[in-house]
Amino acid sequence: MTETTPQASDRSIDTQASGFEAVRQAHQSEMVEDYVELIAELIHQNGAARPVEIAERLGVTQPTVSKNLARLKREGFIEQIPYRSLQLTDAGRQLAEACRMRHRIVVEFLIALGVSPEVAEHDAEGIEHHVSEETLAVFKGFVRRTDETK
Amino acid sequence: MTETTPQASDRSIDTQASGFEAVRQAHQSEMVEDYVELIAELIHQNGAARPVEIAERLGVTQPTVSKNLARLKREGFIEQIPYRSLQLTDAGRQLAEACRMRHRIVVEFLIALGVSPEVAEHDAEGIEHHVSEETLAVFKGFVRRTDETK
DNA sequence: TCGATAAATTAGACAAGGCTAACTTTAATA
DNA sequence: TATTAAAGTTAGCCTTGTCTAATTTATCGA
Ligand SMILES: [Mn+2]
Ligand SMILES: [Mn+2]
Ligand SMILES: [Mn+2]
Ligand SMILES: [Mn+2]
Repeated sequence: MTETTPQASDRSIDTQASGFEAVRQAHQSEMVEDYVELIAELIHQNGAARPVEIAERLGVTQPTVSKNLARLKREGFIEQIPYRSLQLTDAGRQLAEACRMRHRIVVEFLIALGVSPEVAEHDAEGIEHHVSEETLAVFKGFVRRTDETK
Repeated sequence: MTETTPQASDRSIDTQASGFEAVRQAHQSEMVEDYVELIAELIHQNGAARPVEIAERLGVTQPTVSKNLARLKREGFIEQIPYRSLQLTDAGRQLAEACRMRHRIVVEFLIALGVSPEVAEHDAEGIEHHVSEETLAVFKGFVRRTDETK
């Protein structure tokens, strides 16, 4: 009779823990996601993505970008020839596209909801990494419905 | 004429950087916020908040909690007498209450929107830290309107 | 009241993502 | 084409949050 009494709240402890676990997971992919998304954006806007510009857009220093790009390279998302534009691999392009869509949906959702465009863009940068497939689908539906009604 | 040509996108570079900056900021307060919120919840539910239970709820080890509690103590959010329940200071209680409210609003908002309760709780754990005052107000308004219509 | 058990802490390692300072390399231009 | 400015890298430091292993300490039930 020394066992911990399993009660109604037993399951919810694991559920709660898994929520926190998911947040930690999300934070581990966040840097990679933001970088590939930004690289794709720069290539689209400028025809080239250079580390110095990534640093500027993110508000970090060049060495930070240098170090982080090493991870992207190591994980197979980019190819880099020094002093040439960064290139996304197929995997990189694929991830970037998924991130771009998710980002766009979150921003459009917030705007449809009534948040100002600047703040929507601001908040989306963090929120996007914590939105499950289910929630994203709900966001998407809301945007679609709002667009129709308009 | 060596100056960088200031164009329309000049402002938006800073804006974009400030978004990423805000995300980094949010992540710096996140641990403290989750801990005080959880401590308040445990005190409310159990009458006591013990480190071992915090570890369980967060899905981390006891030494991790021990180390993080040192920060909460250092920053004046808790008082701790070993082997007694953790106590929140006034500042701690205040922060915990703000976090609890924000958390509740985010969860209720997602549910009102059509997300399942489990997923709403899951996603809220990360989203809550990236919601500005403006967005939170919009969420709150949406929940209120939904409740009325019901 | 004492001794077993659970709780908590300490020590030490590691990975990630920031930074500054110093150096190398490329590219633009005079 | 030779200089120089800009871009990029390297080295090394810091902080945060995680872990394991080992140790200390308090509590509680026999
Ligand atoms: Mn982001
Ligand atoms: Mn993004
Ligand atoms: Mn949280
Ligand atoms: Mn986050």
